Amino acid sequence: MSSDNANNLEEYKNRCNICKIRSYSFCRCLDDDKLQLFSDISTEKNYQDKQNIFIQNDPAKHLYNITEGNVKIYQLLDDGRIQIVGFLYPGDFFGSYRNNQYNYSAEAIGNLKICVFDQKILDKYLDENPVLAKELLHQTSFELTLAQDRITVLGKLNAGERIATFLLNISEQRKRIGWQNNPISLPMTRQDIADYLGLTIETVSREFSNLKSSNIVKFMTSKQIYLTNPEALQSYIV
Amino acid sequence: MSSDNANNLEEYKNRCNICKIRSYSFCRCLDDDKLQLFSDISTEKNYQDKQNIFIQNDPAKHLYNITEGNVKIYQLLDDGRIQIVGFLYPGDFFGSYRNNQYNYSAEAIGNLKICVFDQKILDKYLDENPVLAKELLHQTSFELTLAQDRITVLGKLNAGERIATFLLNISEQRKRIGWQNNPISLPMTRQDIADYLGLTIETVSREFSNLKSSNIVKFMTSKQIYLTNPEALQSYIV
DNA sequence: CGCCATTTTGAAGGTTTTCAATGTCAGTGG
DNA sequence: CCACTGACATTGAAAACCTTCAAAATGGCG
Repeated sequence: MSSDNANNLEEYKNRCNICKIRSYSFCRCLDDDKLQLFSDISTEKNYQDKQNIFIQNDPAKHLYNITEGNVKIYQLLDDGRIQIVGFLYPGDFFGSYRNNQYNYSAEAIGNLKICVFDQKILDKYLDENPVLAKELLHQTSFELTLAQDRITVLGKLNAGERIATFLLNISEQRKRIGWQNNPISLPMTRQDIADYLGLTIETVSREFSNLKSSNIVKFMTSKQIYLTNPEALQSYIV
Repeated sequence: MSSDNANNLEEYKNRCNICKIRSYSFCRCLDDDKLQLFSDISTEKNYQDKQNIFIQNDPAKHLYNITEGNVKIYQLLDDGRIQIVGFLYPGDFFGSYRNNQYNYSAEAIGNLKICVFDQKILDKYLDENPVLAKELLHQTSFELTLAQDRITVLGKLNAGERIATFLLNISEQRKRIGWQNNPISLPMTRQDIADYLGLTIETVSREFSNLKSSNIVKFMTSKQIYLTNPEALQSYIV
């Protein structure tokens, strides 16, 4: 083995300790000695834009944690309609399943780096580390509250309100993981935003145009957007 | 203390052992000796129709488990719009919160019996019983997949499809807890169904009328409904 | 039986979708 | 260097679906 390979291996084994998103991720509850063991039960994997991580109804063998990049999780209907269930960011945990089948498909948006856990091994690990089980429970509970909020967004808000909520949520999310929250970047396409908000791409585009002409947002590029008047966005949501 | 009171107390202390919904509830993972201790950290409470259990944004001090009856959990917007996040059934666990505040309001539908847990005490109990923490994690994960499905319903399905999904889901839910799944009862009002599905009461009523005239469902009473042709319902959802 | 709440039905109106065309931008090749 | 291409985004007009407003019907309960 070359010294270069040895260095890489060393670095790989140490990756949890130097992980940038650890403090926003469920593994934050582990102290340093447990962390070493923990890194042994996961593997790091890279994906490229539009690559699938898994498909809805696949047997659910793994669980995932994002270390770099973004993921969209979505459900497909038989006739081709698509609903994006969520956009995921660094620190987010995904792979939820029902009856041992994934409940959605997952796809990389741009370059992606994730930690992969074997479901059975992680499950065994949880038995020995109730702290981690509790942390995962809290994280999942948190996800559940976000999903519930989205139910209200899709059930009751009109197009303008949905867009306003969407922009503010992204801003909040970035603040939560310590990134600048204005301007914000929209890594997903307009179609993705539409499929996320239960709207068509045309409606999304029109609403963005409205916000632009009301000087509430300003587009640096079509994916880089400055919230000129966040208060006005807030007031959209009643 | 009268012997009657003593008997009641005895019965009360033993209630987990004779609980009818234990096998569908998160406490199913405890064996008999642990169950005794477990019943000590919960209290049983009764509610009547339309009584609030808690209100959204209240400090989240308790967690709840339904033993008898139904609950609706809902979010209110400032302008009075309401979205029902979920209808809950015996065995369901609720009280999810974010930043120590309940994420929704909870209200009894009809007579209700629930187990109440102090959040801190339960949390301590989880440390000592990782099995229970894992069971709660699984239950919460399961809830999350249901919420995700609902996101797709509200984001992509039209009125007829939403109603069909709703009826089939109730039927499934009843099967899951071992009840007859046809005919099914709808304990909630039409308005509740509308607020659950992101529709108006008029649209719900019209869709029910359509199903009725297509001989797909038959109303014994307005809240007791027989699925004459479940396959036709299924085909609505594509 | 009659009252009141709930549900159903009808007609008009509005928001979002659909269909179609135009505009923008990054990458490619002449 | 710039025209060309194709993907993505924006804009316009017509249509569809659901809502809103209004009225009638049903049904539980005193």
